[in-house]
Amino acid sequence: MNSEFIKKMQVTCTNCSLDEICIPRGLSHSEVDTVSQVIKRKKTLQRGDFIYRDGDQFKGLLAIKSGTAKLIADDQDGNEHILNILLPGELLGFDGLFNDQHNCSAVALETLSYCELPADNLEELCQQVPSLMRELFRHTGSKINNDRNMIVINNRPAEERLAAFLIGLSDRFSKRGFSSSDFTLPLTRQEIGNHLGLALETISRLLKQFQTSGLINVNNKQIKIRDIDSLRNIFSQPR
Amino acid sequence: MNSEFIKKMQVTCTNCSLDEICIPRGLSHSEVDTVSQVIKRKKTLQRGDFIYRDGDQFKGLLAIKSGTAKLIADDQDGNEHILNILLPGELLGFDGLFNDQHNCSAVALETLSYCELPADNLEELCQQVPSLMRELFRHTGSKINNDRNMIVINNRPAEERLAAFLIGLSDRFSKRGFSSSDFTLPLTRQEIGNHLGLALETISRLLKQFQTSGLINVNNKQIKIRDIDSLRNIFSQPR
DNA sequence: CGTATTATTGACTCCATTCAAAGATAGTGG
DNA sequence: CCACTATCTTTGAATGGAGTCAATAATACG
Repeated sequence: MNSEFIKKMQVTCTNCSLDEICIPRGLSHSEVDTVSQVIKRKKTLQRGDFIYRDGDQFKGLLAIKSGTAKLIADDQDGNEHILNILLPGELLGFDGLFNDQHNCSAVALETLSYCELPADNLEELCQQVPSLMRELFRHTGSKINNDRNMIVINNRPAEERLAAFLIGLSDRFSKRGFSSSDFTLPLTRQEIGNHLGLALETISRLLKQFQTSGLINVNNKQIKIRDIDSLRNIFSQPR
Repeated sequence: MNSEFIKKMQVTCTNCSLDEICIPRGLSHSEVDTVSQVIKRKKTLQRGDFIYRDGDQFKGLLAIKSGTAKLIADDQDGNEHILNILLPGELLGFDGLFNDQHNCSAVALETLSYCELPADNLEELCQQVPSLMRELFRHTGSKINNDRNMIVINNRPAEERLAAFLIGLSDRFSKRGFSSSDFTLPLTRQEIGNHLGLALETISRLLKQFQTSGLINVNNKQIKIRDIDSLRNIFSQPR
């Protein structure tokens, strides 16, 4: 994206509605301005479009403005594994930090717009805006903690995994100002199963079971959480 | 590389035998000197000692000089899950980057010595030594990639998990200058099982099976890899 | 040397997968 | 707008991989 496009859009970090949850959180007004000048607004993508592909050169860290995405790792035999899903306001691209080459792929799950904090400016920018460095470390730390939480969750029984997944979505939607009780699953049963290491039939059966127990209402991809405390209890009970 | 510096009495990053694999990799001589001045050499710990505990204040990033350690997450019901093991020359502590508070515990698996890059100097130090920032981002990126690899591996059959674990150890030992074919498992069967999400009996049975197939020799914790290619093939075969 | 921890091995059980088939939903073009 | 098709979801029945239980053996340790 070129600079005239940026001027045309008139969207900057300063007036972006995500400014509280994206990178600039924790930065002063003038610091946000500085960062905003190098942030690139990228074009909108459609469902199924790749944001980046495994092996692509790392060009920068990305922030989702609207829409959702999935991170997928391609394993040896060509199957793909959904590592994570990304909601509006969340950051991605950290898998490129190690060797300037992406280590997994990112795919839009629906119409999606995003911003980029270019990698080539990163060092100088952090020199100019020291607290940006701190924020970036915070975000990398957060990603590490999330991934490790996923490792722990993935070794628990199917029921707990799905409950944790739903609770996680609820919390994250809530943090972004969406309803914590009513939301649309951005993934198919197949994809949820893939993400949680379960068969799609298991997801279907468990959603039904959760509904029967009065924990949630399910209508295809539409979820209504009816008893969030009991749902939370599912994975905080001793086995 | 730095052989002319190995005359100093004190152990510094400049003459540390780990200088190729620890933080200073990628820094110039003078930069390593600068970093070396703030690095703290910590006292030696014994098996079972905590390096840090879940919830502890984050004091800095740590590099293991000798010995091995495990990272453990305490889940809701008091069970612990071994997230990773750390070999000499490897870094830990990144789980404290998010909110200046450790998100898991680190425990010595044997007599262990380590260094600390203090957190309170980090911002200024990165201002003075810009390439340190790049190196730190590289390391955080590496941790993220490793954890995600773990997520993918953990959803595969038991045989593949254990093969991947052994190959991973072999590669990492090799990178540190140890034998890639002969090494001692730093974990009990119980701990390996915990780490891989398998029962300890399954580990025992699979090690036996690998030995019977001529892939490895097992003598309690002593492992000899006899056919590393076939071992690698176990998890690069289509299912 | 005796005790505690760790490892092996077998038999049985169970959670989740796989296979299979029918039903629902969304998207497309005539 | 409806019919047609592809995709997604539900549900049941059978299978199997890994867990659990249990008992013995080996190793480490004070």
